[in-house]
Amino acid sequence: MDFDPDGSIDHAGPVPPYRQLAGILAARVGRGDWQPNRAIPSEAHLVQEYGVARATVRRSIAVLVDQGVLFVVPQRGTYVKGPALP
Amino acid sequence: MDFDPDGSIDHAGPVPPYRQLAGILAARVGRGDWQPNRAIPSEAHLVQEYGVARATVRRSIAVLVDQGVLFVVPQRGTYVKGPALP
DNA sequence: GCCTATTTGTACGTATGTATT
DNA sequence: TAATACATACGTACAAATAGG
Repeated sequence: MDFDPDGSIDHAGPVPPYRQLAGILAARVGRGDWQPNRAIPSEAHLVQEYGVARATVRRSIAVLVDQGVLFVVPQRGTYVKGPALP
Repeated sequence: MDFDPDGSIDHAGPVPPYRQLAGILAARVGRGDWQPNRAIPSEAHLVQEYGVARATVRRSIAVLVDQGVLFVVPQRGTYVKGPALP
Protein backbone atom coordinates (compact mmCIF):
# COMPACT_ATOMS: atom_id res chain seq x y z
CA MET A 1 0.00 0.00 0.00
CA ASP A 2 1.73 3.12 -1.16
CA PHE A 3 -1.16 5.48 -0.61
CA ASP A 4 -3.64 6.47 2.06
CA PRO A 5 -7.01 4.87 1.27
CA ASP A 6 -8.67 7.51 3.39
CA GLY A 7 -7.77 10.04 0.78
CA SER A 8 -5.17 12.45 2.02
CA ILE A 9 -2.09 13.19 -0.03
CA ASP A 10 1.29 13.15 1.67
CA HIS A 11 3.43 15.77 -0.01
CA ALA A 12 6.47 14.88 2.06
CA GLY A 13 6.81 11.11 1.73
CA PRO A 14 8.68 9.22 -0.94
CA VAL A 15 5.67 8.26 -3.04
CA PRO A 16 4.84 11.01 -5.53
CA PRO A 17 1.38 12.56 -5.16
CA TYR A 18 0.31 11.46 -8.61
CA ARG A 19 0.80 7.82 -7.68
CA GLN A 20 -0.85 8.25 -4.30
CA LEU A 21 -3.84 9.81 -5.99
CA ALA A 22 -3.99 7.07 -8.62
CA GLY A 23 -4.15 4.56 -5.79
CA ILE A 24 -6.80 6.54 -3.96
CA LEU A 25 -8.99 6.90 -7.03
CA ALA A 26 -8.58 3.23 -7.90
CA ALA A 27 -9.64 2.36 -4.36
CA ARG A 28 -12.73 4.52 -4.68
CA VAL A 29 -13.63 2.75 -7.88
CA GLY A 30 -13.04 -0.63 -6.25
CA ARG A 31 -15.17 0.39 -3.28
CA GLY A 32 -18.01 1.32 -5.56
CA ASP A 33 -17.95 5.02 -4.75
CA TRP A 34 -18.29 5.56 -8.49
CA GLN A 35 -20.26 3.24 -10.70
CA PRO A 36 -19.24 1.76 -14.07
CA ASN A 37 -20.00 3.94 -17.08
CA ARG A 38 -20.63 6.89 -14.80
CA ALA A 39 -18.47 10.00 -14.65
CA ILE A 40 -16.13 10.55 -11.74
CA PRO A 41 -15.78 14.11 -10.39
CA SER A 42 -14.23 16.65 -12.77
CA GLU A 43 -10.54 17.42 -12.75
CA ALA A 44 -11.28 20.78 -11.17
CA HIS A 45 -13.25 19.08 -8.41
CA LEU A 46 -10.44 16.61 -7.71
CA VAL A 47 -7.98 19.51 -7.60
CA GLN A 48 -10.07 21.07 -4.84
CA GLU A 49 -10.71 17.84 -3.00
CA TYR A 50 -7.14 16.61 -2.85
CA GLY A 51 -5.22 19.86 -2.87
CA VAL A 52 -2.99 19.07 -5.82
CA ALA A 53 -2.40 20.74 -9.16
CA ARG A 54 -4.52 19.90 -12.14
CA ALA A 55 -1.50 18.45 -13.89
CA THR A 56 -1.16 16.01 -11.02
CA VAL A 57 -4.80 15.01 -11.24
CA ARG A 58 -4.46 14.48 -14.97
CA ARG A 59 -1.38 12.39 -14.50
CA SER A 60 -3.16 10.18 -11.97
CA ILE A 61 -6.05 9.73 -14.35
CA ALA A 62 -3.63 8.87 -17.15
CA VAL A 63 -2.23 6.07 -15.01
CA LEU A 64 -5.69 4.63 -14.44
CA VAL A 65 -6.65 5.00 -18.09
CA ASP A 66 -3.51 3.09 -18.93
CA GLN A 67 -4.57 0.41 -16.44
CA GLY A 68 -8.01 0.18 -17.95
CA VAL A 69 -9.75 1.48 -14.83
CA LEU A 70 -11.02 4.72 -16.32
CA PHE A 71 -11.64 6.21 -19.73
CA VAL A 72 -11.84 9.83 -20.77
CA VAL A 73 -14.36 11.42 -23.10
CA PRO A 74 -13.01 14.81 -24.14
CA GLN A 75 -15.17 17.73 -23.12
CA ARG A 76 -17.50 15.31 -21.35
CA GLY A 77 -15.78 13.77 -18.40
CA THR A 78 -13.81 10.86 -17.05
CA TYR A 79 -15.67 7.60 -16.62
CA VAL A 80 -15.35 4.31 -14.80
CA LYS A 81 -14.77 1.48 -17.18
CA GLY A 82 -17.32 -1.25 -17.01
CA PRO A 83 -18.97 -3.95 -19.10
CA ALA A 84 -20.04 -2.82 -22.56
CA LEU A 85 -23.44 -1.19 -22.56
CA PRO A 86 -26.14 -3.41 -24.15
CA MET B 1 2.42 14.79 -42.92
CA ASP B 2 1.29 16.77 -39.94
CA PHE B 3 4.66 18.30 -39.13
CA ASP B 4 7.45 20.20 -40.81
CA PRO B 5 10.34 17.81 -41.43
CA ASP B 6 12.68 20.78 -41.61
CA GLY B 7 12.16 21.26 -37.94
CA SER B 8 10.20 24.39 -37.22
CA ILE B 9 7.22 24.31 -34.90
CA ASP B 10 4.02 26.01 -35.98
CA HIS B 11 2.39 27.41 -32.87
CA ALA B 12 -0.66 28.61 -34.75
CA GLY B 13 -1.84 25.63 -36.78
CA PRO B 14 -4.23 22.91 -35.71
CA VAL B 15 -1.58 20.29 -34.94
CA PRO B 16 -0.35 20.68 -31.37
CA PRO B 17 3.37 21.39 -31.00
CA TYR B 18 4.00 18.19 -29.06
CA ARG B 19 2.82 16.11 -31.98
CA GLN B 20 4.73 18.17 -34.49
CA LEU B 21 7.86 17.72 -32.44
CA ALA B 22 7.27 13.98 -32.08
CA GLY B 23 7.10 13.77 -35.85
CA ILE B 24 10.22 15.86 -36.29
CA LEU B 25 12.20 13.78 -33.82
CA ALA B 26 11.01 10.53 -35.36
CA ALA B 27 12.10 11.83 -38.76
CA ARG B 28 15.53 12.64 -37.40
CA VAL B 29 15.85 9.13 -36.05
CA GLY B 30 14.66 7.69 -39.35
CA ARG B 31 17.14 9.86 -41.21
CA GLY B 32 19.97 8.57 -39.08
CA ASP B 33 20.74 11.89 -37.41
CA TRP B 34 20.92 9.93 -34.17
CA GLN B 35 22.21 6.38 -34.02
CA PRO B 36 20.66 3.40 -32.22
CA ASN B 37 21.65 3.04 -28.57
CA ARG B 38 23.05 6.56 -28.58
CA ALA B 39 21.59 9.45 -26.61
CA ILE B 40 19.64 12.15 -28.37
CA PRO B 41 20.13 15.76 -27.21
CA SER B 42 18.98 16.54 -23.68
CA GLU B 43 15.54 17.91 -22.96
CA ALA B 44 17.09 21.29 -22.20
CA HIS B 45 18.86 21.26 -25.54
CA LEU B 46 15.65 20.44 -27.42
CA VAL B 47 13.87 23.22 -25.56
CA GLN B 48 16.43 25.66 -26.90
CA GLU B 49 16.51 24.20 -30.39
CA TYR B 50 12.76 24.11 -30.98
CA GLY B 51 11.58 26.97 -28.81
CA VAL B 52 9.03 25.00 -26.83
CA ALA B 53 8.55 24.34 -23.13
CA ARG B 54 10.21 21.41 -21.47
CA ALA B 55 6.81 19.88 -20.77
CA THR B 56 6.20 19.87 -24.50
CA VAL B 57 9.53 18.21 -25.22
CA ARG B 58 8.83 15.59 -22.58
CA ARG B 59 5.44 14.91 -24.01
CA SER B 60 6.87 14.44 -27.49
CA ILE B 61 9.44 12.04 -26.10
CA ALA B 62 6.71 10.14 -24.26
CA VAL B 63 4.90 9.62 -27.55
CA LEU B 64 8.02 8.15 -29.14
CA VAL B 65 8.78 6.00 -26.13
CA ASP B 66 5.27 4.67 -26.42
CA GLN B 67 5.90 3.94 -30.08
CA GLY B 68 9.11 2.11 -29.32
CA VAL B 69 11.30 4.66 -31.08
CA LEU B 70 13.11 5.96 -27.99
CA PHE B 71 13.77 4.83 -24.46
CA VAL B 72 14.68 6.88 -21.41
CA VAL B 73 17.30 6.11 -18.80
CA PRO B 74 16.58 8.24 -15.75
CA GLN B 75 19.32 10.67 -14.85
CA ARG B 76 21.22 9.57 -17.94
CA GLY B 77 19.41 10.55 -21.07
CA THR B 78 17.04 9.56 -23.83
CA TYR B 79 18.22 6.98 -26.34
CA VAL B 80 17.36 5.70 -29.77
CA LYS B 81 16.03 2.19 -29.60
CA GLY B 82 17.94 -0.29 -31.61
CA PRO B 83 18.81 -3.98 -31.78
CA ALA B 84 19.86 -5.51 -28.48
CA LEU B 85 23.51 -4.97 -27.73
CA PRO B 86 25.56 -8.17 -28.08
C1' DG C 1 35.55 11.74 0.04
C1' DC C 2 33.67 16.09 -1.85
C1' DC C 3 31.82 19.36 -4.84
C1' DT C 4 29.70 20.62 -9.09
C1' DA C 5 27.38 20.16 -13.47
C1' DT C 6 24.21 17.55 -16.07
C1' DT C 7 19.90 15.16 -16.79
C1' DT C 8 15.56 13.30 -15.96
C1' DG C 9 11.41 13.18 -12.44
C1' DT C 10 7.90 15.55 -10.19
C1' DA C 11 4.91 19.40 -8.97
C1' DC C 12 3.09 23.90 -8.94
C1' DG C 13 0.39 27.85 -11.06
C1' DT C 14 -1.50 30.15 -15.08
C1' DA C 15 -3.41 30.93 -19.64
C1' DT C 16 -5.81 29.82 -23.78
C1' DG C 17 -8.38 26.67 -26.96
C1' DT C 18 -12.27 23.62 -28.16
C1' DA C 19 -16.39 21.03 -27.65
C1' DT C 20 -20.47 20.17 -25.15
C1' DT C 21 -24.38 21.38 -22.35
C1' DT D 1 -25.19 33.24 -24.22
C1' DA D 2 -22.89 31.34 -20.60
C1' DA D 3 -21.00 27.60 -17.92
C1' DT D 4 -18.60 23.30 -17.79
C1' DA D 5 -14.88 20.05 -18.82
C1' DC D 6 -11.02 18.34 -20.96
C1' DA D 7 -6.59 19.57 -24.14
C1' DT D 8 -2.58 21.94 -24.69
C1' DA D 9 1.18 24.99 -23.54
C1' DC D 10 4.00 28.09 -21.00
C1' DG D 11 7.28 29.07 -17.15
C1' DT D 12 9.30 27.92 -12.67
C1' DA D 13 11.10 25.26 -8.89
C1' DC D 14 13.12 21.62 -6.45
C1' DA D 15 14.56 16.58 -5.97
C1' DA D 16 17.41 12.62 -7.11
C1' DA D 17 20.85 10.10 -9.56
C1' DT D 18 24.85 10.20 -12.25
C1' DA D 19 29.44 11.46 -13.90
C1' DG D 20 33.69 13.94 -13.71
C1' DG D 21 37.31 16.54 -11.63
